[in-house]
Amino acid sequence: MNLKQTLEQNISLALSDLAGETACQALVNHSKSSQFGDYQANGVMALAKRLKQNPRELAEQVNAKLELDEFAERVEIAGPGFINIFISNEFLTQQLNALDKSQLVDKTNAPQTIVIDYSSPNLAKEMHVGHLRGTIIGDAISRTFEWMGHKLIRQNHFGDWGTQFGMLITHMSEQDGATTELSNLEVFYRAAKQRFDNDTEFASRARENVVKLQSGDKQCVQLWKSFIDVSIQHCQELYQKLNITLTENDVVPESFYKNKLAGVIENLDNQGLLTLSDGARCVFLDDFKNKEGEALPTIVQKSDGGYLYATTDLAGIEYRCQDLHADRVLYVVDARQGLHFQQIFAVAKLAGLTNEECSLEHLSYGTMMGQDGKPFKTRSGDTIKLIDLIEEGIERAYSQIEAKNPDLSELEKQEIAEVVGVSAIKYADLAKNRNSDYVFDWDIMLSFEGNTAPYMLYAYARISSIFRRAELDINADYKVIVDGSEEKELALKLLQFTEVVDALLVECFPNQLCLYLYELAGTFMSFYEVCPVLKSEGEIKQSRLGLCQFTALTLKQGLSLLGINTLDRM
RNA sequence: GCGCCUGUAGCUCAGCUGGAUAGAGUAACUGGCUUCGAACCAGUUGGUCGGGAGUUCGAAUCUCUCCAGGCGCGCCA
Repeated sequence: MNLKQTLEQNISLALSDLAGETACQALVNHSKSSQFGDYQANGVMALAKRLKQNPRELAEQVNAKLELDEFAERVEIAGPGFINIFISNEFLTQQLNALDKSQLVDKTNAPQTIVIDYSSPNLAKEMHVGHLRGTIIGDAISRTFEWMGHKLIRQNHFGDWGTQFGMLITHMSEQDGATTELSNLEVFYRAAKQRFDNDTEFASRARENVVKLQSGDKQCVQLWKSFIDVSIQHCQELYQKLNITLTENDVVPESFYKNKLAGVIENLDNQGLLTLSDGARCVFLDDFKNKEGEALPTIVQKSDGGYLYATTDLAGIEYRCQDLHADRVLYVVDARQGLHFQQIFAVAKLAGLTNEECSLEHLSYGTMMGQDGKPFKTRSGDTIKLIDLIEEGIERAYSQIEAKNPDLSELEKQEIAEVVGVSAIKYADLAKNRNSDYVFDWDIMLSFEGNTAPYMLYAYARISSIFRRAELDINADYKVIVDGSEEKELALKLLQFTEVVDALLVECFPNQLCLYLYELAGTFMSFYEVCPVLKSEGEIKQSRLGLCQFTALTLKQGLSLLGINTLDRM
């Protein structure tokens, strides 16, 4: 249990005691200003109102009951009835010295099985900036669950099964030496699409090939597989460049569910949930309305007998809940698919495809906009390739390093540029609340000033430099003695890491972790200005080294949860 | 038409279940490197939180309404 939760529990108990009620909430939070302490409890005012008591007096009574000596230097009642808690240096000292340097947080003692669906690129299409957000947000969330001790199952829902693949197979089989063209997937896809749109005979051959593919025709399947291999390889190269944890083993494509789809329909049919509407088989739910205000169907089988996205997703829910025994299934998908997920979650629950405890969650993220504030149009050829973005980031980082630190070797400069460039791109995205739409802007995404990953990498490099210069081991034990305002602030911040990580697993907003790390780095920078480390002596020096060490470890671990590597020098 | 999201400093964004004088970065200005890395630190300037009404001891946060923008709404994924 983290400090905030401990205080919440303690004060809530005291409130309940006084009120004779069971569920009183202390509402403990970080204080906005240091004059109001480190934590404040806001729950007294609401309780006083219910009990029709003077809030100030009630707060005094609560305070008299509280036993916070272990944590607090003092507790003050302020304003209409705030309880302000000033954490003691002794407590911070004791906690930091007791902290396990390899863990830094309290891991879960109730591990859950979490299935997370993210990235989801498409077969035979090059990844573009539109894929960036889901991929890096999903990856940060995955790393965090995993590190906290949950059983995390990544599923990359590769789009590999649909009518467009008939067109690709046909185009490929009719081209001499077409395999070489696979190296440029985008060109190949567009060429096939053009023929499909303009050549009716080609289009009908393509449709025939879809049927052949889906019925397992050997030649078609073989051609299709070659697409998959090339596409996956392309994605893996990008994942590696972006430091994304997804591997080929995490690919669970749409085609994985192809033999389960008929069973899903049969199941729904047996339960009497299907209605035939204009030849299509649908589930009608009263909660959803269409343009005319009538019930909106979730179409699960087309009038020609074909299956849809919704069908695959229903099969996916059943598989993840029943076979993988997920406690939570997280879908990191664009916000525009919100209604789709509401529908299939509702159908899945109605049809009993999910077990009672399984929570289905759409972790949506905002749409990417153009510079003009309007949606970034995906007209053919108009999207920015992910690989181009990454390379531009690395180039910009390189010229920064060249300017700031020209003495480094060429190899070092290149390695540093890759970390700085990639981390700047990832951080720019992760640091925003994922719900908001965001404007695609080279300068913002590749900025190295202020609230950016390089700022934190710089803080880390400075600390490394201290230990390197003094020839001290950054992993040794240094006894911390918290004393003085800068040191206290840093110590408290360090202990709050676990609070932030705990919160991240509830609602899955990585920007909360970004904000914390940014504040930690900032707090360290202030400490660094006023508290010389190597020039101090004795136990003060040991203590400051300890604070530096914990800051470095926390930054490294926190950034690693975001999928960002640290550098010893930059 | 219905539903979802967004509107906070010139710009880019935080602001957690309602809490104390609304916070950062950036830009502008000022000061700080013979002193552990200046990709830094300290400070100044900058906001009727889209408008209005309501609930409340207390509202950027909750409710209603209006305005502006974005997205979604039957056989694509």
